[in-house]
Amino acid sequence: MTAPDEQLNRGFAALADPTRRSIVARLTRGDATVGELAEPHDMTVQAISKHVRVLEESGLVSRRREAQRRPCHLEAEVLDLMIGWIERYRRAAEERFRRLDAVLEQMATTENGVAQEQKGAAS
Amino acid sequence: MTAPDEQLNRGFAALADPTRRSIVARLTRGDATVGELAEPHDMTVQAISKHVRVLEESGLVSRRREAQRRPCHLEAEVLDLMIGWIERYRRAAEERFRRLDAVLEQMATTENGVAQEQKGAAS
DNA sequence: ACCCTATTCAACTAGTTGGTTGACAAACCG
DNA sequence: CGGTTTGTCAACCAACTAGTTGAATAGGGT
Repeated sequence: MTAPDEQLNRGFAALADPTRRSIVARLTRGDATVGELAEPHDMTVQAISKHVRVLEESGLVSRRREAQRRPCHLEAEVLDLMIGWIERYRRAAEERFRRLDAVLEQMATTENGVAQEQKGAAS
Repeated sequence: MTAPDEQLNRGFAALADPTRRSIVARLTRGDATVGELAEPHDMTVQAISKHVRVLEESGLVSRRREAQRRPCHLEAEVLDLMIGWIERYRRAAEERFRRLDAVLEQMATTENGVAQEQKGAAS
């Protein structure tokens, strides 16, 4: 079991490449072999094989054996982890704005506002 | 205005680095200068300045001038774009499973199932 | 004017990435 | 057995990354 921080490193890095994003998109329509994944990409099969490996190491795809084929399957788990991370901080930012708006509004009505920052920690 | 595909490239690449994720996390607690962002990281200010630049070029943070300081501000927009992308395909995968489950169930009850794949395109 | 603080620029380094070509391995098909 | 399909391994290359040190710029305080 890889540490979640490392999973985020690999997951985000994996999706930073448009070829790999397109592979993920393709896999939502069903499992596929390396050859099938390579077809629409003007690129050697070896290059696609490497991309698939990156996706596999990130946990975004898994593979089974099937004769000489090795079909790829999309795993939702790491996607969920990534959504979780982003949403946590996006939401926190929105929440902060909500509070800030409230403060500003109060300042406007009371005419003596001094805003303060709070301290904390997060990974 | 950068193309959304390029924004995804930069956005995901930006969040693939744990230092930058921690900077984003810090910024949800309020705007901060490069110096403030550098404090908790055992790393030179110059290195943090570079990370901030990457975040800025991805659109994840914006900056204003304030005397000789250049405070960083977290922007939610690209985060929303990234969530949108991930969720689209994660959801598609789940949907596919739901359909597959239905097919398998029908196969189990009718004892003569032959599953078929559908074709389509996505970026 | 002078210094201090905050930030960036420039040059360098070690390691990683994304692609190539060519050779190899594994499993099926006759 | 020999050939074909499917995929990987190895070596190489150009470009990029994440960090360093050292020098330069920009704005404010006194």
